[in-house]
Amino acid sequence: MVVDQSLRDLSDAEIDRIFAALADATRRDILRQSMLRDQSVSELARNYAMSFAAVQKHVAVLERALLVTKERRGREQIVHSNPAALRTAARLLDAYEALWRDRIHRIEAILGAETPQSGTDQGTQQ
Amino acid sequence: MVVDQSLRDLSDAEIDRIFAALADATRRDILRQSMLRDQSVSELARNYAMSFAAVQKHVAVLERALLVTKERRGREQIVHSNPAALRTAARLLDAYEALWRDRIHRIEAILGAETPQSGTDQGTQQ
DNA sequence: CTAACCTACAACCAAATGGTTGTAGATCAG
DNA sequence: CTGATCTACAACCATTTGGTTGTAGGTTAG
Repeated sequence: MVVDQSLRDLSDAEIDRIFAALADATRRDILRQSMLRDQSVSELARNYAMSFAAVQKHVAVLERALLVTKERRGREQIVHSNPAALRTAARLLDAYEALWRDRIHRIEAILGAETPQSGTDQGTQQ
Repeated sequence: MVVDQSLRDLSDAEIDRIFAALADATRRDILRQSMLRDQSVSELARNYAMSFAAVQKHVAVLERALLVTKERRGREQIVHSNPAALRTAARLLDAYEALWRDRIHRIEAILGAETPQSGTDQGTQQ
């Protein structure tokens, strides 16, 4: 399995940016909106009780995190979502979770090897 | 499928805390370390080129995000990872990604319905 | 052309973040 | 008991963040 292949080329700073971008409800909603349908920045901005400039900044944060891209169309800027980055983040979390599973399996393996039937194996771990 | 069942009880603020906690390389490493093996705070702190108090704060951030729990053992505080919270975050990202897939399918459905066999359907898409 | 619209960006501000040092309490070892 | 260790927490500081308003430039509509 090559699950972590796409993770290898992500620097710590890039991962920082992705999770930081996701750590805000407004930005998550903007991401959600742009997943459903490509929209201009001002179109997105109308959904929120804050200034256009504030939404513009949120989009910029998402853009630096590579979660969305912008494309000029006439006078407006269309926001496209980038599912690949999101998928990458999800896989990264899966990888962390896998560590836990490995640990459990490791412990089970030790217990299984040391005590095939009896239950006294003190002092053998670590 | 009840994939999002565990997501329903997560407030925006809680999700904020989870992603914010993950948006720091040191904290991700602490999480990783505690996934591999339960460790005391000072034991964890020895891995990083910063003060004990700084690491203590990072652990506190992870704790408020429910990504780890602490358990007193004598004079030390043992940090346990909480894979459930991590899994929840991963599923949340999957849910966002699913929006994208639904969108694609929706578009395909429209195109497919309008042109069952022929291939000339200009002007029908939004 | 003119007015309305969409965007970019700077300046500013309050609050949160990530680090430090210092102090103090609890627990363990000798 | 004494000293070393582990933790908690406060105070402080620099930087970042999330919001604002204001100004200006490019684009479309009438």
